[in-house]
Amino acid sequence: MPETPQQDGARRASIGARRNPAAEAAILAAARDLLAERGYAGFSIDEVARRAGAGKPTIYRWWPTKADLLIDVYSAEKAAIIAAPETGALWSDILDYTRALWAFWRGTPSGRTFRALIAEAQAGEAALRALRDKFLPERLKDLRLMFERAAARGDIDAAAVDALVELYIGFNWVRLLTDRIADDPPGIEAMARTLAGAPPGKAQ
Amino acid sequence: MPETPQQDGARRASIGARRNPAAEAAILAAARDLLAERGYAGFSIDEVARRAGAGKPTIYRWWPTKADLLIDVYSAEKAAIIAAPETGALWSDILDYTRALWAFWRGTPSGRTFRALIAEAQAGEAALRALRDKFLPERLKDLRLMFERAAARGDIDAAAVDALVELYIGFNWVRLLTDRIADDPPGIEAMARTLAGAPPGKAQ
Amino acid sequence: MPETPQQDGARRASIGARRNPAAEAAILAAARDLLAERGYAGFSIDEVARRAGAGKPTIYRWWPTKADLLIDVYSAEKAAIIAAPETGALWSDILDYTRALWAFWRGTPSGRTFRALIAEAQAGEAALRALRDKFLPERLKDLRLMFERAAARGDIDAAAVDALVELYIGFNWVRLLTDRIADDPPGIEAMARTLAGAPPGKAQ
Amino acid sequence: MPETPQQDGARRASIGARRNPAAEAAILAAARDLLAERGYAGFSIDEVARRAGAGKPTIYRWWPTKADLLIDVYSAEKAAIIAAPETGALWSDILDYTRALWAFWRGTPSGRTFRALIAEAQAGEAALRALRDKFLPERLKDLRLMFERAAARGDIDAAAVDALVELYIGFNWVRLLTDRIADDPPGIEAMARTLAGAPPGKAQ
DNA sequence: AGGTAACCGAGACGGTACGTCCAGTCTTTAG
DNA sequence: CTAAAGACTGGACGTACCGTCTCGGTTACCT
Repeated sequence: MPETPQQDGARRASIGARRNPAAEAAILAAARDLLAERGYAGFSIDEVARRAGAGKPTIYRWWPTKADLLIDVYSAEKAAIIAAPETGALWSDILDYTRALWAFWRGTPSGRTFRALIAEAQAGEAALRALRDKFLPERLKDLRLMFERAAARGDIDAAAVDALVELYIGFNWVRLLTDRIADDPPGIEAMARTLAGAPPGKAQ
Repeated sequence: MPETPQQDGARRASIGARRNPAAEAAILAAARDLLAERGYAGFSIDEVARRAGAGKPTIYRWWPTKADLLIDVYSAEKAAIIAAPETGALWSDILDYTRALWAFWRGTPSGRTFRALIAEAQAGEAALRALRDKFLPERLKDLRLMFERAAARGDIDAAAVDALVELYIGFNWVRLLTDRIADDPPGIEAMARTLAGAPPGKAQ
Repeated sequence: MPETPQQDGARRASIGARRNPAAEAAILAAARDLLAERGYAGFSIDEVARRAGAGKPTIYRWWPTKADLLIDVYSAEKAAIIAAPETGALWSDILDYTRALWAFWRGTPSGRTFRALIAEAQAGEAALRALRDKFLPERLKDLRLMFERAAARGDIDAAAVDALVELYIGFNWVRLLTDRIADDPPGIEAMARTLAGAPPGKAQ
Repeated sequence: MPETPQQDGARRASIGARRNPAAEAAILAAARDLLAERGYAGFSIDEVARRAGAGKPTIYRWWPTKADLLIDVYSAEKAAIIAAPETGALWSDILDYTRALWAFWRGTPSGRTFRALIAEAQAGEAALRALRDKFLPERLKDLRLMFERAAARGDIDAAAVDALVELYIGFNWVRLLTDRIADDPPGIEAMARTLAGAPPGKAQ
């Protein structure tokens, strides 16, 4: 993955009085790779600038806080993410979604990126606001769909949807933040059945 | 709370070839107060040393990583924490426990401390291990009690206990990490009833 | 003095394929005011451009180095400067000239400007050349007049004129560069009499 | 000259809660060499730190401003400087002293250093104060000796000493600041005779 | 009883990163 | 061709912390 697209020896100059997409791409790529290689501990604006062949002011101009940069890195990757699946049963929807999400977190720099974003939010107000007011609601909306569909089918109580979504998100956060998102079918399935109210032994 | 017990003008010398409890207390108190005042962002070993009137090596001697210090700060406060309540019904047990936990997080430096610990775990392997292998299991064991009691009563399926605990922990983490632990009876109650499998309208 | 003539809200566009006098005036005025307000330390092309409502390239086009700009700023003000006086005696000529020069340096941004120019000459070859080969000879020529007149009168040895001029310039530079050009009649008079070879007690 | 005494591969650690002479020496040497090589334009704290193998805070700890560092660099070299000579006549004293001074300025990094110090004084109050209140008086005292001796001999008027010293210093400054301190016997001699009041043709 | 080992505060050390400012160059858009 | 605008890389600024080290001093333990 680490294949930052720049450093062709030539210097990347301005393209006039507007944002240079090449610079933006180089910075995002450098940030992504750096996160992938060294995690949050090694993630510094200095190093991103160095790798991207960019000036620090260029970074600060477009991403005033680290959180802004992290969000963009995460979003750029999220394109690949799975839409809520539709297996017919909530518990297996959850199972599929979770495995896909964890695979995404493991297989791309995204897991590291999201962990970094949460960490950053514990230190800075800006990151916290971004996480709470922008990131989380978006994800919530996304997930609610899955649960509302189940409610429409009568699988779960419609009044419980909000709580279920938040519980589900929490489960994923704890796993990610404690670095336990290796593929874990038994753990995930138990969680999925519990959330869906499906008896544990009951086959799909 | 900020009443760091030191700075009497006199220098706190060694008491021989063993740990000086006064130094330890001063450092923990300084760390606690600093966290309370400035949060994770302002939490530095330099500042703790300054406030405690301690030398940095003294801190590093006993707490090699920030995480070690954070854990001790958190543990020192945890004395006050509530044992799992016993109301007779799981959903109200959860409700009580959660409100007590959040009050504890809000009313002491503990919330800040725990947030700091989680953030630290995203940057350092040591903190991660401490959080995952020492802190979390301990908490898990603590909480499992509450759910196992409910399973014994037949309120929930015994096979779901582990998942329920992890879901519940996740809910609390998300709330804490996004700074949404203000007293929130509706949100907590919905979560508690959902987890306990109790119909939303059902009175206590 | 700070009354930079621009910033009328309107944008100052090009006036075709030739230098825009309005832009030039605005830049010189901005440079002068900036020097007056913040001295050499605060004198940056960025800030001049900002104040003048000009683009940096516009400045660099016409004044390739800071020294060029400083020289123009100084020259623009120098119009007001006193021609060599004619009191009949060298020592009082010097006295008058010096007091006029220092008053000029104190009362306009010129003192700051000239100090900036000398400082700039210590860092850049261009400024050095400008100072040494353009500025200094011009001033020398100006001053030599005063001393040559005295030599013609027989007050001083004609062969000493060059040395006297350079000594006199040096005196002024040291005073300016160490910020000691407050009105100083005794100091100036002693210097003037010494240079002119006039006995100190001798009245005019 | 550039033979900075460090970089033996080993890291230069602290030697306890006190200033490390090795670090001080390395920093002064690096500063001196940098000045010699690149002059004031290339003189940055960053580069000094790099060359000295020192941390920037170590430099700022002991030399809060650039001027402080420049003064120390100049002073360290000044050991070699010539005491006021005693040839029996003022004009030849001046001649000797000047040639020795200029040779010193040319032959060591001192010329560059002093130019840098003067430049710095145009930008910062600290440097100005150091130059005006510490450096200049010291030099003045040094030089007054030479002129007072001449006054005692009756060569010059005792009342003119102060002015003569300041004129003489000014002459040297102008020459240094305009980079004209190449050996210049005619120019120096004319100045010396003029200051000393000796007829130009008179042999030694 | 004396020597020594480990502790204590203090603070300097080499470093890395921070976020900002400025230098000088470039390109676009408009006149 | 000119001007304005503002982006671009690059590098220096001065500060905050990091984790390590050495000092000088104190006290308890073990010969």
